[in-house]
Amino acid sequence: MSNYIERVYAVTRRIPRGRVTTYGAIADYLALGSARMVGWALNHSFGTANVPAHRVVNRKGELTGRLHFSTPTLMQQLLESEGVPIVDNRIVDFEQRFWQPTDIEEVENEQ
DNA sequence: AAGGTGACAGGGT
DNA sequence: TACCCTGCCACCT
Repeated sequence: MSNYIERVYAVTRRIPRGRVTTYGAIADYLALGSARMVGWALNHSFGTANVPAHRVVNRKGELTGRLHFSTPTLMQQLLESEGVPIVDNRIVDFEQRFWQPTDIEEVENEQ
């Protein structure tokens, strides 16, 4: 497994429950690759590691990765179970839910 | 080996 | 607001 993929996973695992970030924000934080590569890396996360990939959306707050989950609605269900409301595949109040990798949380969140 | 394909993003219209 | 175009870069034909 490439080091790049591991680093994407590491950042994704730090996203707190109930918060989300974007492909571009992760790419910027790592200062490596592009947003497309982050999506590519997360695509390989399925069944590979304990990565809350459902907390990563595109810059508009849309659940563009939903079709890569085991069911088309799983990504939305996981987010809603964390208290993140979604309408039309889009996160409500996305700006408020947005989390930047540079915002270091005191409490580490598993999964 | 060259071209197509993405879980994308930013700027222009 | 929403669509379109371009840059992006590793992988797969």
